[in-house]
Amino acid sequence: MIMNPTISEQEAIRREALEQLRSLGIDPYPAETYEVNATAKQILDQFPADNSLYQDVRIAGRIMGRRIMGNASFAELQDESGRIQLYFNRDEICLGEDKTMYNTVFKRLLDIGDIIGVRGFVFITKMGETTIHVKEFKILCKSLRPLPIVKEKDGKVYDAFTDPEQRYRQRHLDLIVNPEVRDVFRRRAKLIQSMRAFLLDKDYLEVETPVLQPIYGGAAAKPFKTYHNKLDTTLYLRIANELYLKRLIVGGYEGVFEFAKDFRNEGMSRFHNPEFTQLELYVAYKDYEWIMGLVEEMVEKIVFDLHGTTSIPVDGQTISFKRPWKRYSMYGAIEHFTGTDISGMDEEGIRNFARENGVETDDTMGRGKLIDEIFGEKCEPNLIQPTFITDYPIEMSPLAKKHRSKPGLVERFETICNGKEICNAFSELNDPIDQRARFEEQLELGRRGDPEAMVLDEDFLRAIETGMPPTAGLGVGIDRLAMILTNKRSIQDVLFFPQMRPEKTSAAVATGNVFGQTGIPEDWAGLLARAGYNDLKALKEANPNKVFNQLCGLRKKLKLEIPAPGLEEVKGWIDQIDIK
RNA sequence: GACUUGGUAGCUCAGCUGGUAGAGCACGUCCCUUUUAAGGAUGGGGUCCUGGGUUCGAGUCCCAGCCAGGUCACCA
Repeated sequence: MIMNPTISEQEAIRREALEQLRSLGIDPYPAETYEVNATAKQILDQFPADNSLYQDVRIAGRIMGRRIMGNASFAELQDESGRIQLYFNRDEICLGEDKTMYNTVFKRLLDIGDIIGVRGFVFITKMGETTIHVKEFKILCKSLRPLPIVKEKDGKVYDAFTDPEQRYRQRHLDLIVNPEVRDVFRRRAKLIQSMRAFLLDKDYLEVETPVLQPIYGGAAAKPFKTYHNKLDTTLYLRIANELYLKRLIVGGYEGVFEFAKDFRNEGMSRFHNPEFTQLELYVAYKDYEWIMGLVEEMVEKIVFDLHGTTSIPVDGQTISFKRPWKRYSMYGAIEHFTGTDISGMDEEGIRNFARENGVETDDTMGRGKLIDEIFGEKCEPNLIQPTFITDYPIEMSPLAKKHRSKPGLVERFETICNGKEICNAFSELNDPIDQRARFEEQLELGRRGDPEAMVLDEDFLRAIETGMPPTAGLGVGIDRLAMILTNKRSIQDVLFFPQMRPEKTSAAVATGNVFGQTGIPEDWAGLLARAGYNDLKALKEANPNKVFNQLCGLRKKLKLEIPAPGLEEVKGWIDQIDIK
């Protein structure tokens, strides 16, 4: 019998079990601490070597599988460290005549997905598997929803839970049944820890700066817009934190960094999530040459910390992070991959070159943007091994210092790896007059229609006018780096909760009581929700003939005993609905 | 945004030229004291993504939409 039309039979059975547990005096959600003295992994690692260990072990976790055979049973318990087998014997779980704890509680009221604590001793079965012989168990949490069942034998996985939509929307399930996913995020965490340790070791200060910014800046991107009621002003979610960190350098700190969530209101793809994490680092009295050395050293160390080697497999290729990395100037890279030196061409010349090479252009693009398009199209995808691209055109780098010797260029580099940008750095522009002029050029680009041109930040200029020491700045795309270091092809696989379109709200939100005051019989009120009418308004606007047909259809489908309503009766219900 | 593939039971998936919705696992019941992706027997479980259309009849064909994946575009 279906008690509630919106839950499945299996869920109904679990709710029934919940009530039965309570009626046996067992709290399915106990409050007190459950003391544990081992993990699955510790036992599996140490027990065969030393049989005296773990003779009074307490462990807790989720039941992932059960094999019940009469008076003896096996179950699989999963804790954070892994899985271990449990052995239950009826007469040891239940010492006296009352066999309820085994026959009823364990065999009938427990399910895959429930969380229990067990106490017992470790032994090895005839089949040779290290197992906990359970003397007592305690229910710590009853699970009301069935879990995807994934089975595995000799490395072969059966019924794998692989649908990306379900994995991302219900990440908890993904983490429970796909242990390698838990490892990916451990490695991501280790990457950040390793990077932080490296930077702290150099005595740089880890700081926090505003996410809500009155003027967005520090990058070329479209922002998310929000609104502060009390201030009656528009605020933007940051697209970068660069301009704030530089103010801290002005203030006298000589090395500051932040692991920053940034937000960009742009398209989504396997390389782009609307919110993403960047490390930004600023060090006074240094230049971009120096930062290149730091990036090589830092990334090489991180890769080694995670993998114990500097060469790792990525997308079917091997990438080596061993220093030194290859370096090209931007013009050099374009010449290398297209055979043409475009460094001397003017805007029109470059535009023509781009067209001839099949690179899309439009009239809002200035010289710098054109060069960047050519690079992105012709060079970037070919750069698999970590490579520094240096000396960018001035037009596309309004926050970078003019090159010390090459006119028209700035002291900037990006690190490209596996065909994607992972770092961006420059000798920071600290000439306030030049900085103001660059912002004004950006305003001009904006007037030409570039939606990503930067806006002029008067507060930032005021700080720079106070005087910022020569400074090197660096941004590292943490998600992109995590993809490479975990060998994942999409950013969604290195973010716990990637952005998804909202799921359509289902009829599940409605229950019979929505229609409780309307005189509609309770039996039918529940079915109205199932027919897709979630509120009185929806029902009021519906065609009574259609509602009538739907109810009769459901009655037949669900084999309900109640008599079918008449058409006039259904019309009556709808007529008397009064929407205020 | 364009193209393309998909959406069927809790999960993984079949379902032919349109004709009573299927399998394995999971779940229920019964039997079974050491099993290991799978013990035996048996039973229940469906808004075939949504809404229209064609048809005597639509999971299947047509149209529109929603959600997801892939490729491309966008993303300095």
